Amino acid sequence: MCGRTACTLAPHEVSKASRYRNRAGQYRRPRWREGDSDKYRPSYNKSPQSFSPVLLSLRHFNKDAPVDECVLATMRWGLVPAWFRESNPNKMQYSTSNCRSESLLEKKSYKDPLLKGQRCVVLADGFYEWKRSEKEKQPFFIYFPQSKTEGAADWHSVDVKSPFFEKPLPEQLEKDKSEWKGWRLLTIAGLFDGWTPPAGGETLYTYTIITVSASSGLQSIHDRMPAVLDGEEEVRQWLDYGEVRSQDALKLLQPKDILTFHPVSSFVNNSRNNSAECLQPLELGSKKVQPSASSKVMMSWLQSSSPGKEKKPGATTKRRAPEENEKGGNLLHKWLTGSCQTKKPAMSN
DNA sequence: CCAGACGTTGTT
DNA sequence: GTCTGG
DNA sequence: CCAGACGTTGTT
DNA sequence: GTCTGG
Repeated sequence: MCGRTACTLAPHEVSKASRYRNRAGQYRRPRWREGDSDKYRPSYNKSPQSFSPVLLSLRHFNKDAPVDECVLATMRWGLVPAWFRESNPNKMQYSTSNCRSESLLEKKSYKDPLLKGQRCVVLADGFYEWKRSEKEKQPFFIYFPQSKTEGAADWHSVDVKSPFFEKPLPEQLEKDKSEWKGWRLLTIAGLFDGWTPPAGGETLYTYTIITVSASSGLQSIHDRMPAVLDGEEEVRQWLDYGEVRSQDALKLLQPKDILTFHPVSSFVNNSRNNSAECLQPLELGSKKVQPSASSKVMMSWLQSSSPGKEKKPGATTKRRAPEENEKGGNLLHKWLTGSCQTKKPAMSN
């Protein structure tokens, strides 16, 4: 299953990390839907009902836009169907944070969004999964294997006229020409819907994460996993509802053995906890769990960058939860490069 | 026809 | 046990 | 997903 | 809104 994620990049970094290709194969950097970059708050611990970045066809918001151009929006986790009649969306009593790929067409809440092409890609650093045993629940952080080298980029910035989309700043345009060298975001297949309160008001956009059987590599942790889209072409096909019909899009939802993982502290269990400790590889000195290959890779990220001089501790001692503070800065990357404290500061005051 | 559901997981 | 909130 | 509540009255 | 069950 998939009931917790991490998404720590700043909004502008999410944009850079979400480069996609259109039908012609041109690289594009998606812009944020107006106002949405402020609704998203980076967090090491995102639970259902929180807001996360999703990529979707620009056409959903702009009828004049090409269907193969994309935009970033901030949506709430847990699909609220358009027909929901209560005045408060929180009264939705059904569990719609996940949606089984096998029964998608049989479910009233999901069939309509699917047939309307309301497919989106949920973005995250990775997700958490709890392995249950008789005595305990051991959480793991699961993500794309990370590499440091990529090919050169061929940039064409999106230029679709719409009141929804602001023009990028000149300095930003310049930066956008460089390729994203940071964390490779996990691309998860989702469906979304828009819900408007019966009394009227702003439309609330919500999404569900589609699940499939766990791949062989993840079976030891859990029997279900989110449907992961592997690479630009799969992302394009999932989002291009003009070219790829629902039936064909469903074929993309397969277990794929392409993820890596490591155990993390049960610190992540409480969704109020929000710091790098949530995804830090757990030190398991016991014979019980050996450091996995992926854990070692992450550790090597940690060590490959020299710790350098420590900043004055006093400057960061009262660091607040990332979700509440900075909008800028690649939090995950900062942690990986050691500019954040690897251990969470004492919770108390 | 109308009434009522509309969802997943894990556990037993 | 089950539901709500995070 | 997990954690934590699960309730009312009257009084300050 | 749409589908299922009665």
